[in-house]
Amino acid sequence: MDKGWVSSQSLLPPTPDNTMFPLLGFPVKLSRPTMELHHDNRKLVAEVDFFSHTPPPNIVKKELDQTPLHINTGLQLLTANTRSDQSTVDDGLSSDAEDKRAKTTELAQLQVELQRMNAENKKLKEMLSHVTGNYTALQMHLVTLMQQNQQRTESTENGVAQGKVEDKNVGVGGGKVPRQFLDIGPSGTAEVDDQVSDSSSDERTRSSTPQNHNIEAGARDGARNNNGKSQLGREESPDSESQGWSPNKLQKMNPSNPMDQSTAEATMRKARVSVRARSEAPMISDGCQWRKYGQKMAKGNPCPRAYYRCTMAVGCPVRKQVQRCADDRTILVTTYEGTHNHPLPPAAMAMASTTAAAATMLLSGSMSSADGVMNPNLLARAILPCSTSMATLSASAPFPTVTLDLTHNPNPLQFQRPGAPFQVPFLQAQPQNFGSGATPIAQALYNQSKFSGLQLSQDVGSSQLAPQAPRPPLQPSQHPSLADTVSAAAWAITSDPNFTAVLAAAISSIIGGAHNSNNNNNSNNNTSRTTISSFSGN
DNA sequence: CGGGTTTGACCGGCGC
DNA sequence: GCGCCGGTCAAACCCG
Repeated sequence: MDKGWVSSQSLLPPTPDNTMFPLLGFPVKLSRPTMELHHDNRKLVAEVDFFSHTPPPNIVKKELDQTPLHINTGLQLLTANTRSDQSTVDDGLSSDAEDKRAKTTELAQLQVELQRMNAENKKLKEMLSHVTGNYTALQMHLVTLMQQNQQRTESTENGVAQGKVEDKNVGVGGGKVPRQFLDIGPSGTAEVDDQVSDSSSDERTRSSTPQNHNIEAGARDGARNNNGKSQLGREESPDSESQGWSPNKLQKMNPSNPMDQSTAEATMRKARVSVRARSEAPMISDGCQWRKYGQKMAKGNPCPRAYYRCTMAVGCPVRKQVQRCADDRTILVTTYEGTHNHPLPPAAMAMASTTAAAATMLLSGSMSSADGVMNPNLLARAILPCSTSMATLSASAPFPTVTLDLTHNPNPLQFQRPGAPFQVPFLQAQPQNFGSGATPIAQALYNQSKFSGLQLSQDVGSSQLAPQAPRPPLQPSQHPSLADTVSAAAWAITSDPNFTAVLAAAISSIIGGAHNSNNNNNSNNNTSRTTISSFSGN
């Protein structure tokens, strides 16, 4: 049995057919190098299909296209095999040593080839990571610019824009309450609370400078030392804690504060992204680490609402609420808010991208028409062009919320291959590589097909939780991994051509003032202070 | 023992 | 002013 065999399998580590490389964000099929040997009427076939993979984001495909998926080892294995075959005809004893030497040589060559491929693979991963970083940085920068632009507009038109928006809100949602985040003062007020609440509240004193938005400043838990309850803690904590997600704090905007980067952050912080997904688990997995800090019974829902905060980094202001839908308890509603102040793992990037994209779009849509960036309808369509009927806008909530409804059947156009890799739709949907920030999504799409609807709502209390479209009864087979589901949502947003178009439009409309504040467009993507992401999961 | 969870109390906003 | 409600805190508790 050993005679004439070369164990090509020993060349590779024992990996499953589809291995998820965190950095790549999509499953890579690690197949055996193609090597066909015959001996004693037995045949060993191993393929050099090392780079076979499920569809990655477009950008990845582009890179991979330069590297043939099927690598020609140039080992002329067939010839060798022929010899091997011949040896099977002969007694095999005389050529056995030669065969072994030949196979050994081939083995060495294969190993070299594999090393080369590994190097290339590594390089590709690095490139992907770089591109992802650039994407995220660009996205965050865009948000900052948009907010700055909005601030400029408001400072000149003061009140006019708000009036328009209110009218728009009334028209769309019929609510009587204007979108809160537009209530921020004409100067953009969206100053973060550590500067904002001073004038309106004596209970907090600030030690930070207006620019002191240092995300790394002080550990909130450390600052919150003690008995003095929250007041004392906040007093000494100008950091993220004070930037907390409480909408109440955000209402205390100081119009006199200059607009700066924190403006965008604060504004974004007010925008929540809610994800509805079916899950038996108590919490979805979004790539981040969370610590539960509270639980409350919310009105109108027999299921308690759990409050979590991100613990991946000290002082990370990101919070999330998890609550089961009152109407369908199999549906888990996770609402994210805040901006991570730390790098995110690949798995969390998907959610981060989702939040950033959704929040960006939501906020863009909230801008006055004068900005020409987006309107609610465009927003809705951009986020989910094929499900516009499910996109609704409400103005009855204190802060804008984007709801990603992942509980419906897959969109027939984009998710028509529930059981197969989402190669076609994925590649087609990302002509501009805007989805590179959500690389793990490929894996998500590979595994799930639940995404189908997205709701835009500002009514957290009702619209968000109440079903806005018929929901199919729970089917066990339709329970994707929530991480996947969320990733799919991220993909849905970031990969949408309309989103890219909107993004491009926004960039062009703002580019004039894009001189830039924080050049975050380096490869160190997730660390940007303007990062708006907020999802994570676990 | 350290870290996470539970849970009752506290706080501020909002509507009446 | 009062009560309701959402959000947060932090001591007590639990767990590995």
